Amino acid sequence: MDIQLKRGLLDVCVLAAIKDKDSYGYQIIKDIKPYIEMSESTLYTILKRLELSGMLTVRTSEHGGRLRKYYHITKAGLGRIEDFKNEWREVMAIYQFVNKEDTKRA
Amino acid sequence: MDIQLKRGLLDVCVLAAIKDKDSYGYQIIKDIKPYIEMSESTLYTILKRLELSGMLTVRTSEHGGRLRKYYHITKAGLGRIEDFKNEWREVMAIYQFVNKEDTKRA
DNA sequence: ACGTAATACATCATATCACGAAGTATTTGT
DNA sequence: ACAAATACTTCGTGATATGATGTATTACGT
Repeated sequence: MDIQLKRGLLDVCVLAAIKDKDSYGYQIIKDIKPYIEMSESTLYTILKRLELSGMLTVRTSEHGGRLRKYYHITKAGLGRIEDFKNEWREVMAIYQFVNKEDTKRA
Repeated sequence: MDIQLKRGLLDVCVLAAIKDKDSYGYQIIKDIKPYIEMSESTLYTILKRLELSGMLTVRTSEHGGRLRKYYHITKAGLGRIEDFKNEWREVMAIYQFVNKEDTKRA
């Protein structure tokens, strides 16, 4: 997928991935993979950013000798998802504009 | 609208604005305005980029003593719009993923 | 026993890009 | 005469996705 198009979807995708259940980096990538491909460096950058902006909180926990950081969505994070949904109306209007049939040219 | 979300739409919006009829900067901004707000510096940057990547061609013409640069879409530019339409299926899948109902949390 | 893949997270440098600010110049409206 | 609209240009800045690289441990096949 076009990288510019991804930009507006990545943050909200990550939030959606932890919306119903706390999750951790590696799992998030796997859950999102069917919809959008994301490298590890991208995800951890995004998670850091979302933490700094208060969209989620982090809790470290050990699992089979390995460190895991579980991410939990906040009210602000849920709000961010709602904002996204509300903006979708505008996005669809733009899509209609781009998608409208040619009248003068082939 | 969220700036990141705009990123994937701006280029293709500009191409759509000149798809049926050659147009020029100031006019493009006005035509797109109902759908997406764009500053002049943004538009002219985009037009330059689209020209360099062969999505459109430029023709300078005088109009009432003022210089005008008319932009004409190329086959590659039309192809870019088609690519965008084809990617929309993936975008909608992502939207569904984000939009799915909560099961466990309020 | 050994090597490879998978799990798990982190950091850095780079390239792309939207945008505000500021500038140049003409025409139109009041 | 002055402001607003028309029309295009350049520059600096901040945001951000990503590949490359690194560190460690566990799981699995042979």
